[in-house]
Parts: sequence; structure tokens; C-alpha cells
Amino acid sequence: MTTAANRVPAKPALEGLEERWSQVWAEQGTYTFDRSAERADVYSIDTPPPTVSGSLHVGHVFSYTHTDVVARFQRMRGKEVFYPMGWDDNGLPTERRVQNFYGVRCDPSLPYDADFTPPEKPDPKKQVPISRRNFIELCNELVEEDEKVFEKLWRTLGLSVDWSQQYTTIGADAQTVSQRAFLRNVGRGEAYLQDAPTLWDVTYQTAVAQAELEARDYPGAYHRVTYQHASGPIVVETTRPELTAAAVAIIAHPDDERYAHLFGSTAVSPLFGVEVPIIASPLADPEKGSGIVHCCTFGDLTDVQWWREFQLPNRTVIGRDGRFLRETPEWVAGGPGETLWTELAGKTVFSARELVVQALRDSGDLDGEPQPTQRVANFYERGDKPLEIVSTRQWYIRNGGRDADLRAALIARGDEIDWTPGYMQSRLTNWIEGLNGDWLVSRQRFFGIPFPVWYRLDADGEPDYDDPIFAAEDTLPVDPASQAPPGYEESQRGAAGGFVGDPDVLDTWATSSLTPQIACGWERDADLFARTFPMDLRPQAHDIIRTWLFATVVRSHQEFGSVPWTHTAISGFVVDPDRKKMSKSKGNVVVPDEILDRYGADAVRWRAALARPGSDSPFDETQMKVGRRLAMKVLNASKFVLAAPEDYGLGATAADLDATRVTEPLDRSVLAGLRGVVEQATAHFEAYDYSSALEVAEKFFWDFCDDYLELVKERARQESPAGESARATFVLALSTQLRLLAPFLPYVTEEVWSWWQEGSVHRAAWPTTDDVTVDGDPALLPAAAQALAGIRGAKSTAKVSQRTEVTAVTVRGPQASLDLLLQAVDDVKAAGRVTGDLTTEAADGTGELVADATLAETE
RNA sequence: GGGCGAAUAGCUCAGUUGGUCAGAGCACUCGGUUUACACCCGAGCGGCCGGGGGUUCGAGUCCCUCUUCGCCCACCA
Repeated sequence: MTTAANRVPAKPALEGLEERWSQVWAEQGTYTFDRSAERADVYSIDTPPPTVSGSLHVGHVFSYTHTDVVARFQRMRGKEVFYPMGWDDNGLPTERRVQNFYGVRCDPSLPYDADFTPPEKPDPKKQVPISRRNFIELCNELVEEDEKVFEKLWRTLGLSVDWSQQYTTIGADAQTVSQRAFLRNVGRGEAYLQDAPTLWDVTYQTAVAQAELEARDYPGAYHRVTYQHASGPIVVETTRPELTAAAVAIIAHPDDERYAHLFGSTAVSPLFGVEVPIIASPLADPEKGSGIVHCCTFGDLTDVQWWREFQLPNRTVIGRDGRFLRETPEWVAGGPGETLWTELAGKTVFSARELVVQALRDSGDLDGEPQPTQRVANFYERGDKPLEIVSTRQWYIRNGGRDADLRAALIARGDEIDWTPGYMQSRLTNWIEGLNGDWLVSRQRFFGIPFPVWYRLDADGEPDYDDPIFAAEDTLPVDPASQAPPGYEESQRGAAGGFVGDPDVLDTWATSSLTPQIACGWERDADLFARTFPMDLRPQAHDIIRTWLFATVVRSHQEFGSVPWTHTAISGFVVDPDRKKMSKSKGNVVVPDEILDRYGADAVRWRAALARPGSDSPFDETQMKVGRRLAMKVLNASKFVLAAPEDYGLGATAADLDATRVTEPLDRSVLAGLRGVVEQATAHFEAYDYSSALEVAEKFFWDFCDDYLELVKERARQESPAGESARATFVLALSTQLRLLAPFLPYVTEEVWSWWQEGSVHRAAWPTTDDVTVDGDPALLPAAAQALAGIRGAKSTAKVSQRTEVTAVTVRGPQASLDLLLQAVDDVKAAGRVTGDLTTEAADGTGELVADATLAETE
């Protein structure tokens, strides 16, 4: 076999590596999943689908790098890595982006316009109303564009994703999987339809789930409102006086002596004259306000609880649009509040409050003036108005919120999963333990996956919700808004005796919770599914444990009676230097493109890999430079080994890779050290501790360059067994270190690999101790390095060039270290430019070697 | 209020089961240019390991307690 000359550029550079190699990887299918691999040989990853309508910041870059580093390790270890990429394009974020981008809004009452084109210049103040179908077409159009931008960034970053395995959360596959899973839930009684008070966002006019809540401070005021009782007035304190019209009870703590005599009797509400019972409940806090509270339908979740427990009437006054009902409610009609209602009707909560407060003031039922306060209110995480509670009919999926057995079973699933870091599991457990209801999965929105459900209309044209019509699984995906249910004609839509489609869409998490099913081809590709599910790894950030991770566990538990994956790795955030979370509104977001452009993908990945799992990491641009330096060093050190002698290299080639040539003690020592590094890095990676794996490999590499390389630089050029020993060592060490660094620095390692090896380093075998079989004493190199450091120090102190000659040197230290040093004395003398004698002197002390050097006279 | 995590050099962080554990990188200071690398190299300065107790022959390391910070949850009269 003849060895081809190495292809080493005269001046290696980082610029252009991303473009060149990402293209080669794409052309050669370097990361393509081989689906003939057996399950035991597959490593499958449930990649988080990024929200394409959002923007990526360095935090994403970090966490996706963490996953990629693990993927590359597993691949080199011989696993066939199933590494798909999904795009989360489903849901409200896309709707909002489409509205802003095109200047349109969805009006489901409008007919489809096949010729519609969006306005040239979007005017956010005057959004053009368009049909639901037109709106969805625009959503699809825009997400496609967004996905291209994301893919380009991921490719530049060097994610070793199999780009032939892509999915979206709004695509036909996802629709089928989502609808099928829902139908299975229905079939097993895990999903149900219920008319109940639900948290409601009045801006988006949709129901909201517990997991989407965010508590925020909100300015309000305490109002002391007087109810009339036979024994005298009762004063309740409330921040929502407008809900007096919705009062259904007055409640105090059973042990509260101030009110004990009232329990069992009734009081009459001010303005509206409605008679309400006075009830004892331990949920009433004697410390708060006047200790007695009015229960309205519905002011807060406690009201809902009381309403259920005491079977109180439903006196809803606020509609889905957040305004007071336009029709006068029956309990108001004919009463003293009838006239007031004509003013309240159609008013927002805010205006209604002003009206009611003034009316209370006028009637003398307001005790004192309102006292301003900061209250806490629940908000939809994407909304800006406090949530109302409105009675609506919604679909729910059981998640343990109302069932202790299921709750326990789901917590136990958490125990089956390996968590990195382990303490993150408590976030799941705590969340499950704190659930207070089932999972509300229906949303009154447009861009989402529709429920595969229709309702029959009776003779009066009223829907029958007790007996929905469900789509057959083999007809999925279906759109009940445009397709008729089995046994009906489209002409019967909306007609008495006909049907209507369920108008709602599934919560985006109801689809995202099925990413393993979507990616692995559940019920679509049984062969693929058998080779990839349950998956090996779910990487994700800690903020969505309560949503994405939990929901995925729920769906897998229900459908398969198993965990969806065996391991989860939780990444932290990149925070700004003040340790504040990056967010668009704070304006502290760091855009990844610029950073990648400035420092290169390898440098950014290096910095990302330094952030340990689960820990937040402050963004510090100066650290990127260090990664860049490492990448550059890999190029230059490799060049030294592989370049031809006329280019000042050693001219070593793959043919020098021969362990039997390694004879010199120093060379054996460095390889013995490398063997230890291989063992450590492998163990760290197996424990998902990629940071430590990088740390040991990198530390070795710098010492290798600074000490070993300098010590043998001259010997390595000799045409002698000693020279051959050095060159064999270099080649062996280089091959091993390139592979150790490949998961972190895919571009430079691939570049260098291409100079002298066939194929991709990323498909090369992860190094094992079999690669480094040479025996040696690992302590020799440090001993030689210490002696060299002493010589260097003498020159530094004397402020002379490191090239200055040394006429004599004495090394002191433990005899054992000195004995080792003597085995490399020629290398030390050469590296230190020692022309005279090197003598040793045994001495007690720190254990380190100390050198006294006599410098030659200089000018 | 409940849960989880963190507190070690100016900054970012390592310090596995208590015994070379007082470390690394950056920053800073000083010095060094022509044969891998100025996208560089060498040398150095720098820390009552958050406070206070305790266990131990011995404690960044274990226990208690306090303080500060971050995140999640609960607080909605």
C-alpha cells in the first residue's frame, strides 16, 4: 500500500470550514440514519422542535449543541443515531406572526377567497380580515420560510441531524398522529367533553390550561361592599366589585366568631337585591379583608371550588369577549338592578367596575373609598389581560389532576427515567403533585390541529354534545370544518337534523406531547417505530418540564404503558451578564448568527459545551475567543505533524501510525497519559457529562502542545529510531485526540482528518484503550515538563529570550522524579537549549521538581 | 409560604466517596518575533472556599443554623 501525501494547506484557517464541510456532510449523508440497524444498536433522540415563529438566541444554540455533542459521541461509539428535527409551527405564536407579517386577521365567518393576496405594506392598525382557510394558507407559507432560516443556522452550527427526518407539528403526519392519539384517548375514556368553568383569555378568546398560567402583579383596589342582613349590614372586601351582580353566596371561616351567628341565614346583595346564602368554609381566611367574602361566578378558582362544593347557581355576567352580557340576566331582570344593567351591558370589566362603584357609592353601599393595592392575578403566559373564568364546553385529557392513582402512576414514570441532572426530577414530581384539574386541550383558535369530531343537530338545529361523531382512524387527518362526518352529506352542515364540526383546535402541547410518536412513525411505519421507540434521549430546557416533558409522559403512559424515553437531559439557559433571563422585551437577546460569524461554529460550540447540564450560564463573549484559539491550535499543531518538511512540518503520515515504533520513554509516557484521558472522557460522556469530557481532552491537548511537542520537536525530525518513535507517537496521539475533540469541534477535526485520513472523523470509531496500547509511566512527562518550566522560568526572570542558551542546570526534587527525568534528559536539554550539563540533586520538599539554570552571557 | 439549586481568585467555573484541594481559563503584570501557531509563546500577581456553630486527629468537602442570589410552584376577598 502506498500512502498518499497529506493534503495540508500552507496556512490553515477557520474561515469557510462551516460552509465547506456542512455541504460535504449533506452530500455524503454522513449523518443519515441507517434504518436497518437493530433497536439495540440505535440511539434515538427526541429533538425539541423549536418554535419557528419565534427567534433563536444563543440559549437555543447552547442547548442544541449539548444534544449534538452527545449524538456525535454515540455515533462514534458505533450507535446508529436517529436524530430527527421537528419544527413547531402550530399554534398561537404562528398566528400572531402571520397577523403582523402580512397585516391580516382571521375571521372564520368569511368565505374562502382563492385569489387573495396579502397587502403590499402590512398596516398593523388596519388588519385585513380573511377567511380561516386563507389565514391557514398564509400560516403554512410563512412557516416554510421560517423553517429554511432555522435549518440554515442549524447546519452552520454543525448539528449532526439527519435532515431527511424532518417533521412539523402542523403537517399531515402530525395531524394524523395527534388526532389518532386523541381518538384513542376518547376510546379509553381518557378524554372527555365537559361544560365547566374554565380559565379564559378575553383577548385571544380561548380557554387556557393550568400549565399556561403565569401569576403576575396587577394593580387593584379593595372595595368594602355592604350586603344587607336581618341583623344588620355585612361588609365584604373585594377587588372585583363589578362581580356583585354575579354573587351567589357569602362565606366566612367556620371558626370565625364574628360571623358564626350568620351561617345558615341569607343576605341580600346591594344594587341587585339578590338573596344569597351565608355559608361556612375553611377556605375563607379570617385574616384577609373583613374575613367574610362574597362568592361570585366566577371571581377566582376558589369561587369555582365553592360553587361546586355547595352546588351554587351559575350567575355568569361576563361573556367570552370579556364584556358584560348584553342580555339582562334573569336574576337581575325585574329587580332593582335592571336599570343599572342597561348601562353595564356590553361594557368591559374595567368600565363596568367604574359604573358599579359609582352606583354603590350613590346607594350608600360602599363603605369608605377604594384602597389601592397590588394584587396577584393569573394571566395567560402570552396574554396581557387577567384571565376571566367562563363556563364553556371543552375537551379534557386526564392527567392525574383529579385522580390520585393516575397521579401516582405518572410520578412513578418519572422514576423510570434517568435524569441529567438528577435533581431536575423534583420539578416534575412537584408539578404533578400540585395539579388541580385535568388537562384542558381544546383551544378556540385557528392555526392548529382540529378535533376529529362532529356533533349531530337535532330537529331544532341544536347540537347534541352527549353523543359526538368521531372520525374513523383510517380517514385521518380530517378537517371537520370542510369534511362531512360518515353518513352525512356536506349539504347537511348546520341544518336541522344535520351536523356541525367541532370548531376548536387542539392545544399545541397536545401535539407536541406526541413528538416521539410523530418522529418514530407510530402507526405509519411500524418497522421504524420498532427500531426507535421508546427513545433514548429527551433533551430540553427546565422551563418546560411542566408542559412538554410532563405531557409527553402522560401520552406515552396512556398509549403504550411505558415511558417515552429512558433518559432526559435538562439544559439551562443562557442568561445575560446580570443573570437575567434573555427575552425580547428586555432587549438583551444575543443573536446567534453574529456570534457564529465572528467566532466560528467550533468556538461557539466549545463555549456551549462548557455549560454543564441544568445550570444557567451567563453570556460572555470573551469566552468565545478561547474556543476559537483552541480550534486554531488544533489546525496548527496538526499542521506541524502532517505538513511536509519543506513546509516546516514533520511530514508524518498515516503510515507512521505504528505502535511498535514507540520506544522512547517520554513518548511512552505521553501515550500512557492519553490512555487515561480516553478512559476518563468516555466515562464522563457515558454519564452525560460532556463538559468534563471536554475538560480532560482539552487539558491534555494544551499540555501536549506546550510540553510534549516542545520537548521532542527536534528529535522528531531525526532520521533515527528515536525520531521514528516521536513521529509514531505524534500520529497516534493526533488521531486519538482528533476523535476525542470531534464531538465538540466538528469542523476543525474534520478538516484535519481530511488531510491524512479517509472518510469522515464523525464516522470514525470513538477511541478506546485499544488505540493506545503502549505501556509507559505517565509521571515521566510531568517530570520533564517541570524541569523545562524551571529553565523557562529562569529565562523569564532574567527577561531574556527563551532561545537563550543555558550553560548548566541543576534539578532538585524527589529521587523518583529525578530518575524519571533522566530518561528524557536529552529532550529536556534540547527544548531548554541547555548546552552544558544537567545535574540532579535529591531533595525533600513539595514533590515538584525545581531547576536552577545558569544562562549564557547575552548582549 | 412550599420545593429545587447556587454562594471557592476581579470574571466564568472545576474541586468524585472528608487527608498534596487551595485549582483552571479569562482579565491583569512582566518578558519573549524570523522554520506548527502573534488567531502566538513563556513567567508571574491574585482566595479567612458567604457568616456562625458542630462532628472529626483532620472539613470548600459531612450535620445544624443564618444571610444573599436564581428558578419553579402557591399566594388572586
